[in-house]
Amino acid sequence: MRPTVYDIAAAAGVSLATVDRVLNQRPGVRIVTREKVEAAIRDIGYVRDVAAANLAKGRVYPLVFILPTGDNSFMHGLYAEVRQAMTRSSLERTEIRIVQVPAFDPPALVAALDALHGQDVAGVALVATDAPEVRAAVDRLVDARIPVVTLVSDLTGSARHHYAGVDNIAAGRTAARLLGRFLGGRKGDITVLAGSMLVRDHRERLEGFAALMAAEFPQLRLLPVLEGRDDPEITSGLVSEALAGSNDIIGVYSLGAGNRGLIRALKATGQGRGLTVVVHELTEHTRAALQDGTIDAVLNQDAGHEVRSAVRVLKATADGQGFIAGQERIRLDIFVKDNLP
Amino acid sequence: MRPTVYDIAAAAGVSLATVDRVLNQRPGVRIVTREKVEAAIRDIGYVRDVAAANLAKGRVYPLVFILPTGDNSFMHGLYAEVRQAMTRSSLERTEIRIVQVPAFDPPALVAALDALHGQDVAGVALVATDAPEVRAAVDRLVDARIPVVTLVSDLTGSARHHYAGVDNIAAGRTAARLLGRFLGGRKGDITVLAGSMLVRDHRERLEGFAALMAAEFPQLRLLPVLEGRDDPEITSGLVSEALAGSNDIIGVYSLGAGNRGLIRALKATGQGRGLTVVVHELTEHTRAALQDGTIDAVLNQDAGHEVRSAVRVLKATADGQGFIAGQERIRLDIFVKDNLP
DNA sequence: AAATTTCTGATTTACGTACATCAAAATTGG
DNA sequence: CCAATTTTGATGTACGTAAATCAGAAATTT
Repeated sequence: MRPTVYDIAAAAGVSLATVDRVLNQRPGVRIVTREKVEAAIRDIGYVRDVAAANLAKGRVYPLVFILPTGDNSFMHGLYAEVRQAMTRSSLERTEIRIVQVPAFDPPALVAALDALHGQDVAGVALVATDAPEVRAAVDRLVDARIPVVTLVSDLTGSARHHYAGVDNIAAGRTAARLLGRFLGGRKGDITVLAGSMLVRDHRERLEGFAALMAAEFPQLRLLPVLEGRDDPEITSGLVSEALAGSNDIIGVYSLGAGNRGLIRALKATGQGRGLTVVVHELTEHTRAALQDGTIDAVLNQDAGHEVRSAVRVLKATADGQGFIAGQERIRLDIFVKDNLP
Repeated sequence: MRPTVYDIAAAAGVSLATVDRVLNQRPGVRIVTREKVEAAIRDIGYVRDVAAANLAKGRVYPLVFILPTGDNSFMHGLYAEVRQAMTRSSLERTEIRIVQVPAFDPPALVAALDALHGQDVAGVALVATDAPEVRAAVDRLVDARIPVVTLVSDLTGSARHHYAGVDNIAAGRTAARLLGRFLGGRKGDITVLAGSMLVRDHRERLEGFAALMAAEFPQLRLLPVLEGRDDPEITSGLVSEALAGSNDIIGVYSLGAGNRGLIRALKATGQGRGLTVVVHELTEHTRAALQDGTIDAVLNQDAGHEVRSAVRVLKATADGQGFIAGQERIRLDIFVKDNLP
C-alpha cells in the first residue's frame, strides 16, 4: 500500500498538522522538526496523491493560450485543437482561455503577456514571435512563478519552461535530405517558398535546409526564397511565375503555409515536369496532393499533440511536478503517400 | 461549476442513494426512476469525476503485460518501457505484472491468457502471435469483460479493444516508397531480410513492401526473403553471403530485428557499393549506422508510446470510458540522418 | 385489505489531502 | 523564573464519489 500523510506523521513522530505544514510549506515549524519530517518522507518514499490533493483543493488550472491570428490551415487546425482541449476542460480541471494577437507583432504579444500579471493564471502557452521584448515579457511571467510553454515556435534564450513544438532546423535538414535523395543525383534548381522570414520557425527551417543542401547536394542550386506570406493567392502567383520563367527547376520546398496556392500552381504549370515537391503541414489540401502525386513528401507537426502536451506540461509545472520527457517531445512526422493516417 | 451527484439528485427529484444505484448499476431501482435519473444526468451534463471516484473506490488497476522472450534490441526496449511504467505504478494506480511467454508459441500464449481468468485483472496487454487459438483465447477474456489491447503486433478479427502499434502494411509500403525513390530509377535487385514469417507484423510489412514495389518500381526485383530469426549472427551470415553472391543488389530492406548483424555485414562486404538500406527499429546500432551513412532510413515504432498508450487505454476501458483516438494512434516514425531525436 | 416484496430515502463512513481553528506544549526573552 | 512568543497537537470540515445500512414508502401479490 502506498504511504499516506498518516504514515509520515507516525514515522516522524509528529502530528498530522505538522506534516501538513511541512508538505504545504506553511510557517510555524522549527527547522529541526521540518527536517525530521522531510527525512521521514524520503525514508518511507511518500509521494503526494495529486488526484486527492486537487480534489481537496478544488484546484482548477486557468490556462491561457496566446495564439496569432492567421487564415491558413495550420492555424485553423491549431485553434481547433485548443477548442477541443477546452471541451475536455471539466474532466481535466483546466479552464482554457484563448487570447488572440495579431501575427508577427511583438508589441501586441508583449502587451498580451504583460496583461496576465495579477490575473489568476496557472499557466501560459504562446506561439512566440522572436523578439527581445517578447523574451523579456516571458521572463517576467516566469519570474512571477507562472509556468510558460512556447508552442509551435520557440523562444530560445528565454526562461520558458518548455517548448511544445518540433526542431525546425532539423525539419529543414530533413526536407533537404528527402528532396536531395528523391532527386537521385539529378542536377538543377530548387525553389524555396516561405511564409515570411520574420518568423523564427521559417528562418530555422530555411537555415537547416540550405545548410544540408550546400553540404551534401552541391549539384542542386537554391533559387532566391519566395515569400508567399502564407497566402494561397500570393503563393500561387509566385510559383507560377517561377516555373514559367525557368525550365531548370526540378524541386520545390515549401516551408510555410499557404500550400493551397502552391498546389494550384503546380497542377497548372508544373504538370508533367517531374518536379519533386516537399512541403510542410498536413492539411486536406496537401493530403490530397500527396495522394495524387503532386507532392512527394509532407513534413508535419501534430497540432493536437502539441496542445495536449502544452496542457500536460503546464499542469505538471504548476504542481511543481516533473513530466515524462520522451512523451512530451514533439516528433517531426514525415508523410509519404503510403503512411497517411 | 461542474455538476455533482447532488445536482443529479436534485434535478431528478430522487435521493443520493438512488442516483448512486443508477450510476453504479446497482439493483433496486425501477425502470421509470432509473430513466428519470438518466435523463437528469444528460440534462445537466453530468460527468463522473474519475479521480474522486477512484479515490473513493480505492481502485487500483492490476494490469498484465504478456511479452514474448527475445534477445533483440527492440524487445529489450519494450521490456524497459514496461518496467518504466511499473515505476510510475503508484502514481497511476496501476499494478503491472509482466508474464513472459516463449516467442512464436501460440499454445503458450493461450495458456498464459487462459490463466488470467478468475484472477484480479483490470486489463491485459499482449504482443499477439497470430493464430486462431490465440484469437479465441483473447475473445474469451473480452467475454469475461476484461479489457484487452494488442501491443506491437495485432490480432485482427479478434475482439481486442484496441491495438497499440503501427500499421505494418503501411510501414512496408512506406519502406518500399523510400527505397524506390532513394534509388532514383536505378535498376537492380533488392534483398529483403525478415525475422520470421511466422509473425504477423513481419508478414504484413513484407506484404506492403512487395505490393508497392511491384506496382510502382518494376525496375527493382525482389530477391527471396532471408530469414534471420532476429538473430545478429544468422543475419550477418545471410547478408554477407547474398552480397558476395551478386553484384546486382542495390538495396536492402530489413523488416525485423537483429540489425546488428546486418550492419556488420554491410560494413564488411557492402562498403563502397552504394547500397541503399532501409531498416526497422531505432536502436543504438541502427542510430550509429544511420549517422555514418551505412543506413539511409530507419522506420520506427516508439515502444514507450506504445506501452503508455496501452496503459491509458486499458484504464479508460476498465472505467468504461472513451479515449482520444488521435492521441492513441501509434505513429510510424521515419528517421533519416537529420531528424534523429 | 393484509402481507409481502420491491424500491427509495436518509444517513454514515471512507478514500487522501488541504486548510482552518483552538488549545496545549515548548521555547525564547527579559 | 515568569510572561510572551513560537511551535506543535488535536480535531473538524471539505472536496466528489462509493458503498453500506436501515427505515420507510410504494408496488405487487395473495
